[in-house]
Amino acid sequence: MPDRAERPGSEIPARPTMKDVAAAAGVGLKTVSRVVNGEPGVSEETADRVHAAIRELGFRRNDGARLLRQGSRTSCVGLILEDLADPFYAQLSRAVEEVARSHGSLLFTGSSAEDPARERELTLDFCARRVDGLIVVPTAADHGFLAPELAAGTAVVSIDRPMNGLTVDTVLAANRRGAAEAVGHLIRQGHRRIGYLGDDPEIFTAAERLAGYRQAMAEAGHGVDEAWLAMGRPEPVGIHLALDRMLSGPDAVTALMCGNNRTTVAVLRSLATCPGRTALVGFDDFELADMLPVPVTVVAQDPMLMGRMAAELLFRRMRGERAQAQRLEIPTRLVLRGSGELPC
Amino acid sequence: MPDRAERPGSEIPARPTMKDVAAAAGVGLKTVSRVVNGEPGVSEETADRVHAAIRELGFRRNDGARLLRQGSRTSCVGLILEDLADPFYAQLSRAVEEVARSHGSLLFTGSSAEDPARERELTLDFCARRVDGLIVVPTAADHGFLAPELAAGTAVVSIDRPMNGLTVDTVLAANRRGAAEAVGHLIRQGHRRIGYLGDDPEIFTAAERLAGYRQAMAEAGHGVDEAWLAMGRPEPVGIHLALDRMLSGPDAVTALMCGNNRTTVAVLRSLATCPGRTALVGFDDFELADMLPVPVTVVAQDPMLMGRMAAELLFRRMRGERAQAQRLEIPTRLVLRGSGELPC
DNA sequence: GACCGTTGTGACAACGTTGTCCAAACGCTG
DNA sequence: CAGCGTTTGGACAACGTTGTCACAACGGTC
Repeated sequence: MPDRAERPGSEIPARPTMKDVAAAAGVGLKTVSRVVNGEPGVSEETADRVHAAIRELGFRRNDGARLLRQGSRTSCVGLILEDLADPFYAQLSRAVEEVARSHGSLLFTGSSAEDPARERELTLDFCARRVDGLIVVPTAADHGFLAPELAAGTAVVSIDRPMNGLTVDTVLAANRRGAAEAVGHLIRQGHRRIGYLGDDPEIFTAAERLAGYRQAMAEAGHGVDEAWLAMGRPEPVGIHLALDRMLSGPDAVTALMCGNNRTTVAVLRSLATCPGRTALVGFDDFELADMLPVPVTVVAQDPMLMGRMAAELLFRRMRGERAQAQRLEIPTRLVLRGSGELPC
Repeated sequence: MPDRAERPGSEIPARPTMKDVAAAAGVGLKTVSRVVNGEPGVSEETADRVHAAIRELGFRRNDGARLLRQGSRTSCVGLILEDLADPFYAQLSRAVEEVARSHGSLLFTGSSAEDPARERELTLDFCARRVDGLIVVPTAADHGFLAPELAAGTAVVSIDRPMNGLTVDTVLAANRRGAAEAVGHLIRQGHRRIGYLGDDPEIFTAAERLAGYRQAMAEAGHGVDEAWLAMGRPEPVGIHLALDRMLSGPDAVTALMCGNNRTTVAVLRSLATCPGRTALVGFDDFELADMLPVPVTVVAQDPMLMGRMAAELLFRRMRGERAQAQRLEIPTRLVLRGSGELPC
C-alpha cells in the first residue's frame, strides 16, 4: 500500500474522515455521506463496501463539522446550577437530563458554586459551544449579558430563582407561601417565638422564604425579634452559635424554621448535642427525614417536577414557540412528621 | 444601509459571524479573528472599531468552527454514570466537574440507568461530539465498541467498576476488602448467621462485595445458608419480602450486611416496621446515617476522591501520557456508629 | 531615488461535513 | 439506434473559523 493517510510516527493518531473511508472503499466522498446518513441512491453492494471500510477504520462522523455545515441545532443543552452534589439539584438535574434525552439532546452540566463570575463564564462557554438552550439557576445579580444569546436564538429558562435583566420562562417553588404555611402551622401549635435560620438573603429563595415567615408572623399578630433571625451560608459553626443565642435566655425561641435542607441538617446536628426539644420545620425535604428520632416536618419541594417543567418549557421554546415568557410556581407540600408538632 | 445580512422576516435569527463583524467594522475578516484571539499586529484604533462592532452585533465566536479548523481538542469531557440523582454519583460528578473545570474543560453528563444500550448510545454520541475524554461507570458487558475511539485518541477511564474488553485506567473502591472487614466486624460481635442484601450480582460491585462477605464468613469457619442472601435491584417490596424470610424461623439471621446505600435505606425502612433490633452494616455512607435512632455503621467509600482520581488520570492521559493502564483501588473506611455493634 | 525592514491588513485555503448539481451508465420505448 | 428516464456516482461550494502568505504603506539608510 503506497499512500496511507496515517503517518507511523505521528503522536496524535488522526481520526479517519469520510475522505479516508471513501478512499478505502474506492468510492466518492458523497457516497460515503449518503451511506452514513442512510440516504437513498446507493446500491447495496457499494453500501456494503462503505460499511466495511467504516468498520475497518473505526470511522465515526464528526458531528461538529456536520452541525457547522447544516447550520442547524447542536442538540445540546446546558444546565447550570449551584452544586451538583446537593440532593435537590441532583434530582433536578436528573429530571432535566431525562427530558433532554427524550428530545434527543445531550446535556452539559456545570456548577456555579454560587459565584456569579463562574456562572457567567460557564454560561458563555456553553453559548460558544452553541448549545440550543440553557437552564440556569441564576446566581449573578444581572443577566443582561445573556441578551445577545437570547436574541441569537438560544432558548433560556430560569429555574429555582428568577433572572434579573432578562425576560425568560421561569420555574419557581412557592417559596413564600410554603414558608408561610409552615410558620402558620407552628403558630397554630401555640408557638409565638419562632426562630428563622436561612441562607444569605441575597439569594432569592432565601429572601422569599424569610418574607413568608414574616408574613405568617404578622398575620398572627406576633412581633418578630431580629435576634430570632440568622441568615447566612449553612456552615455548622455559624449555625451552632446562632442556635446558642436563640435558645438561651428567658425569651428563647420555642420553635425553629429552617430555610433549606442544608441548614435543616446542620441545625439537627447542632440540636442533637443540646438537651431539650425544640419544634422544627424545614424547607425542602431530605432523605430519611421521616426516620430520625423525631421525624422532621418539612415543606417539601418537587425538584423532579421543577426540572421536568423547566426542560419542557425550554424545548417548547426551542421548537420555536413565541409565547410570552411564563412564570410557573410549583406548589410545595407541608409534610407533617412530628418535629413541627412539638409543644412549646 | 443597502445590504444587511439579516432578513427581517426570517424566523430563525441568524447569529452574527466574523464576516458580519468585519463588514460592520469596515475591516477584513482576518483582522476580526486577530482581535478576537488577542493576536498582535492590530492597531489600537482598528481594534476599537472591531470591539464596538462585536458588542453591537452581540457576536460570539463559534467554537465548533474554531475546533474544526484547528483540528485540536474540544475541551469537553463526558461522564456517564448510572444515576445522577444517587448521592454517591452526585458527589462523584461534582468532583469530576471540579477537576474538568480546573483543566479548562466542559462536562457532558449522562445517566445510563443501568441500561447497556443506553450507555452505548450515550458514549458514542459523546464521541461523535469529539469529547477529549470519557469517564464511564460501565454497565455494558463488553466495551469493545469503544476500541476505535480509544485508538483515535479519546482518553477513557473506568470508574466504580472495571471495563471488559478494553484496557483502560480504572478507579475502584476496595469492595471486597471493605465488605469482608464489615462482616468480620459483625462476626467479632458474636454473629454467626448474617444475612446479605445486595444488588444484582451482574453488577461488579455487588458481586465483589458479596465475595467479600463469603470470604469473611469462610475465614471465620461459618457456613453460609443461601437463604440468607437476597440479590437484586433495591426495590422496597422485594427487600421487605427478603427480610421477612431471613428474620423469621428458628434459624433467623441476627445481623445484616447491605450491599449499597439504596439497599441500606430500604432495609432500614423495612426494619422500622418490625419490632426487635437487628445488627446492620451498610456499604457506602449516606447523609444522616449518624443521626438515626440507632446510628448506622457503614463501610464508607470516598466518591469525591474516586471522582477526582479518575478525572486526574483522564487528564493525564489527555496530556499524552503513555504509561500502562492503572488500576487504582481506593480504600474504604469502616465507620462504627452502633448499628453493627448490637448483640445477637 | 533604490533598497531595506517593520507594521498593519486582507486574500485564500483548509478543517469535515452536507446540499446542489451534473454526468455516466443503464434499460426501456419508438 | 435515437431519445428518454432512472439509477448511481462524483465534483464543487459552503458552513465559520484560523494559519499562511503576500501586499501596501511607512520611515530610515545607502
